[in-house]
Amino acid sequence: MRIGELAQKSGVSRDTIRFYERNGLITSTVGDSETNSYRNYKEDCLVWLQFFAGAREAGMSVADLRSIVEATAESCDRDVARAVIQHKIEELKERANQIVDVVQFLEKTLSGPK
Amino acid sequence: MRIGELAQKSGVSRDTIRFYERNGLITSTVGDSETNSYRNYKEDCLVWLQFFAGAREAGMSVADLRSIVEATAESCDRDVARAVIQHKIEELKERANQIVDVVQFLEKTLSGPK
DNA sequence: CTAAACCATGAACAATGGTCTATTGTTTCT
DNA sequence: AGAAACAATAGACCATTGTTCATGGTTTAG
Repeated sequence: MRIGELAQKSGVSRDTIRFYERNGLITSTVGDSETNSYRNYKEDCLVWLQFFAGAREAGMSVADLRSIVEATAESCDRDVARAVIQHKIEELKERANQIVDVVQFLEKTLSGPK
Repeated sequence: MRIGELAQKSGVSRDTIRFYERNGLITSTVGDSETNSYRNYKEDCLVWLQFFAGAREAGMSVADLRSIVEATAESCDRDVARAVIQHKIEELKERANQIVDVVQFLEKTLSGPK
């Protein structure tokens, strides 16, 4: 599929998709047309992009995402991938705890000072 | 207390403290010394800074923090403050859910593709 | 056919959140 | 007294995460 369709389906803008691609989060191939150089995106780009959107909101950096993408690449050692992802999961869980703390502080602030 | 002590106690660097101050997250007064213009920070700056550190990690922006600080200011309407903070709490909880989703995706990735 | 919509590429621009440097003055330790 | 540590201020600098722009070509709908 082409970038426009991908953008529309994923809810990620063309520009951001290109940005992600420049940063190695997704890849595309140049189509086989003789007349244009439009790029072609596979289905799994869509899956990734949807994941990226949530992951960015959850606070993961582009670099984090790249490391996950790279880890899950075909070429990569399954155990390495497992370790990388497990590590990210731990980080995220810690972040979730952090949020709980912050919420508690805020709720205390609400009820606290008079 | 002076900025160095505050930095050391809060774990937030001097530069960052000054940055936060420039951005209205904390305030200080110029001490009453005749010879210097060292700034003076009160105890509650320390409390705030500790909160800021956690809140930033949890994904709140400096602007978010400022709105909370402003809302809790003496001058401010209690109900407005309540609303602002309640709103931030909702946002944080949603972020926490987002994290859960991302973790699920990652765990699925771990067990999923062989 | 032709205007509107789409695409590629590269570079510039922007906001956020700091961090570092330069300069100058103050305090404190020995 | 003199060195080391601390402080204030202003401005430069940096990475991250996009967005916008300029340019030029392609496709598609009417």
